[in-house]
Amino acid sequence: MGLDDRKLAVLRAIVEDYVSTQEPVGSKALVERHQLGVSPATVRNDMAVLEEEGYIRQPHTSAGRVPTDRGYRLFVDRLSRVKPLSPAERRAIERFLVGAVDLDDVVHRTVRLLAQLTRQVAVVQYPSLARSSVRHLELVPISTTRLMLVMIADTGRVEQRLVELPGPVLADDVTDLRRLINEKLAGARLSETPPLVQALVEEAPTDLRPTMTTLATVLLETLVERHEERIALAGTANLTRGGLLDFQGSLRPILEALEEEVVLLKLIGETEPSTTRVLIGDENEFDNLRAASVVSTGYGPGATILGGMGVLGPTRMDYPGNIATVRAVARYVGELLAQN
Amino acid sequence: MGLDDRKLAVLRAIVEDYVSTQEPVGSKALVERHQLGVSPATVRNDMAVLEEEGYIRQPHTSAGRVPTDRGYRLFVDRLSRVKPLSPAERRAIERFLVGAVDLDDVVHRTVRLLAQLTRQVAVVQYPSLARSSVRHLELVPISTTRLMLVMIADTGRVEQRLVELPGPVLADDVTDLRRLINEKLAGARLSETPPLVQALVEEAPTDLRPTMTTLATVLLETLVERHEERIALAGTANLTRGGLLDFQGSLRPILEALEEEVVLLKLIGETEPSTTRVLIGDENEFDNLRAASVVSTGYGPGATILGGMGVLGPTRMDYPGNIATVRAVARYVGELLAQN
DNA sequence: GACTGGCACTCGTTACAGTCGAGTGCCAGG
DNA sequence: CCTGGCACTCGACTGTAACGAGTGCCAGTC
Repeated sequence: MGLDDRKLAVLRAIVEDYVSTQEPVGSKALVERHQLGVSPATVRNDMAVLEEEGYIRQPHTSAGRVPTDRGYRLFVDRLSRVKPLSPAERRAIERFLVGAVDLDDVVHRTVRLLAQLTRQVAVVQYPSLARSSVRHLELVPISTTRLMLVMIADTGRVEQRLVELPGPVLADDVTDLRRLINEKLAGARLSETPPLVQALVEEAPTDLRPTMTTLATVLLETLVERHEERIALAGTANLTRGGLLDFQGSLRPILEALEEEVVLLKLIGETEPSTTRVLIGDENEFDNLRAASVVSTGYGPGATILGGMGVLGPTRMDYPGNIATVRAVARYVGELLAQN
Repeated sequence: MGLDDRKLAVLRAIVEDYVSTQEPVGSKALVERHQLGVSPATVRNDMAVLEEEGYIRQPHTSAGRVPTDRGYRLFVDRLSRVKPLSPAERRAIERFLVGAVDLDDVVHRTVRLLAQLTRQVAVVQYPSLARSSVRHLELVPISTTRLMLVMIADTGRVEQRLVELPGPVLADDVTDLRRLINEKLAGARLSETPPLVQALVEEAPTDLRPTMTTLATVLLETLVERHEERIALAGTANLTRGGLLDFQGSLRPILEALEEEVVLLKLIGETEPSTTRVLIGDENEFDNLRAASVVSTGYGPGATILGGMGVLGPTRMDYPGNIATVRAVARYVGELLAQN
């Protein structure tokens, strides 16, 4: 396809103007605001080509041009220049995250920070259990036939679960069980626990066998099967910025999608290490989000990825800015986690 | 004020019709749909009085009448008949809540259930720590100078916190600390802990004194001061039902309010035992929510109130239905908690 | 060959006038 | 006290016209 440098410059100018003004941009306004060095007529010819190639389109015959999803894609891939964060923003990130007292706190602060900086909806996944290790498993007697099982992961995440035992157990038994379980599981990656749990049951002393079997079931459920992912969300009010123009007038599908953990996880949770993923409009697999874009990345200490985070907004968003912000926040949170 | 029975019946009819049709209701339509036994002209006279008293108003001169906040208030206080839940709804409640495995699960299921049944935004407060007792405090060594403090409340709520110690401690010391702390605090109501924590420090053996002091600080922070309340939210997509007519076209203020935990707590957290509170429009203390109504109630095992739950929607909502649903769900959750 | 100025054309937006009808307030009579 | 009748109000809708931003195309220029 014959897209010379000037045509690309025109596309870039259109995207930038449209993102900031939210109005279809015409040839005249374009040459006035950017130093393209050519006349409106020439720009019009370029626009005709860009439209033919599917990068921009006209909402109405007598209106200016608007980028298509494909246009944004080209812009993101080849035209946008990295936008370094302002010192003020860097300071905001530090100030906001310093002083977090536990993992919950870190995640909540992060998601609010992202929402505030990007003025979009922010999503942060808790460190995935699948990629964590067991630091400690605690058994707390609640009654003679009930235990509270508390699992502490190396990421600081804590999961708990009430266990109904088949019969009463003594305090000493609980101590034994606790020791056996920790000897076997402490330090193991969660994804590797199933065979270990199996071994626990087999190696348990006969009198503890039934109790251990019950515990094993719950352990497997808690560690592997059940709701292993958690998510924090913030900034939904930002969806209403830009009036009703974005999202073609209805927030409904977006809000519905945001209530589905599964959807959010797919959006931000499957990022490869150290890359930033951008999903634009209908590149998204969910129909509800065909009018939205997502910028996401993974985070974690060093090169390990423990979870994802990102922002969601209208396709008409400031991609370079949001990409830079998401990256910076993710890196900072990674460093923070590495300290623990 | 001279509101005879018929005028009240007219008001009730107006509220019911407006809630279901979402359109201003006129005198003619009213007599057609309700057996009032009088002519439209008479109804018009009644309406004039109701308007004068501030219970209804006309959006435009040539339009029908719409209830005011004051009108809804009168309706809720004196005119609405209790709407018993349908068997289907009762079954839905049971089916939805049965099988919850821990507190998190109960709360999440509850909030989703409420949102689904009322088709409004649902809010559920986690059992308040202030009103809970300590069941057990666990200390888990992370490194020689770091402990994870885990607090398990009798409601099943679990809070954790990382503690940096002033110096290294031995495993035996940790055992001692754990025993001392639990001897003193287990079973105590959280609101009564501060003096007990103080005593812990004073009575600690000299060699454990510095460590205990650090722990005490964190304990007080975790148990009493910090973020002691948690909240779950669901059904925000329901805000978009009824097009843009409710909330005068902008969801913004509502969404903003919903992001503030403090606001939500004020809305649903201050309910007196066993009553259902209804806040209508500007009765609400938050400007952002002057177009919304809230139906809330407390819940807990037996007569104790551990937290609040409720729904939020447009002032034009089905008050009797929502009140009945919120009550039923709260009662059911209370019973569920009593079993633990 | 690439760019430019000019021009006719399209079509959404806005303004204005006119009609329609739902709903009202008021009044005289039962 | 209720009712039927009637004049009135005013928002919603329709049709027409003027406007203007923006376009595509073409002939002319460098």
